[in-house]
Amino acid sequence: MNEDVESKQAVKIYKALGEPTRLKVAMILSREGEACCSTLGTKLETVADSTLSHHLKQLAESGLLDSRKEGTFIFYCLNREVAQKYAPFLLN
Amino acid sequence: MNEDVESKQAVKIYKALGEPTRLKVAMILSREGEACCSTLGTKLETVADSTLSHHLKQLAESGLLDSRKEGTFIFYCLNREVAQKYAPFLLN
DNA sequence: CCTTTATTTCTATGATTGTAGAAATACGAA
DNA sequence: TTCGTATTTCTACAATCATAGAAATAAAGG
Repeated sequence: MNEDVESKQAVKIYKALGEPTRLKVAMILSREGEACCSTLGTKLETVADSTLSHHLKQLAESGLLDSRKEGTFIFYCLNREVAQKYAPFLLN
Repeated sequence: MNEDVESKQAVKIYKALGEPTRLKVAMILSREGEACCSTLGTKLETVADSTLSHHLKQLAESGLLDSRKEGTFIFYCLNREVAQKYAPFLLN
């Protein structure tokens, strides 16, 4: 990957992680492997579903999260390769 | 460092890096070791001195930059220990 | 002292962002 | 098909942020 593309992705990822709720989501997914929006919602009591959905979208669009659909549920998990490269702090 | 303090610092650092100008500054400092505000200014032509000063302040407050004063100049450099922990991407 | 240079602080403004309610969509089950 | 649950999109608003001009501060050299 060329340096310019790489640093654009880095900006997206760091912007995504530079917000308390989204960092918390990333840390939960790091620990628990996989979770859906509603499960995450119960762990982050103060945030509305639509807000959480919005945050998950940003995290996914940055490339930091992968997702998998199962019925009405969407399970999100950390992309460990991307995390390793840009934010290994998440993998502790 | 306890996990809560750690993640608060992580938010600060990632917020600092999640902006194109600041990421560029961090990358320049990573390559060049040390630079002062005016030197950085010439490398980032589009940004005003006061804006750059503001960005440097945020990077320094996150813990990602150290600084050293020499006359009227202030030299900034990357704190490699912090970068290693939170954003090793910068050290490539 | 005064001048110049480097940097920061103050202030204001336009743009972006986090937030959540309401409506819409998707999908499985009854 | 109708119902209930999961999630997203739409919409709006308040808060935060990037930006830069102008004034202020700091320091070295006349």
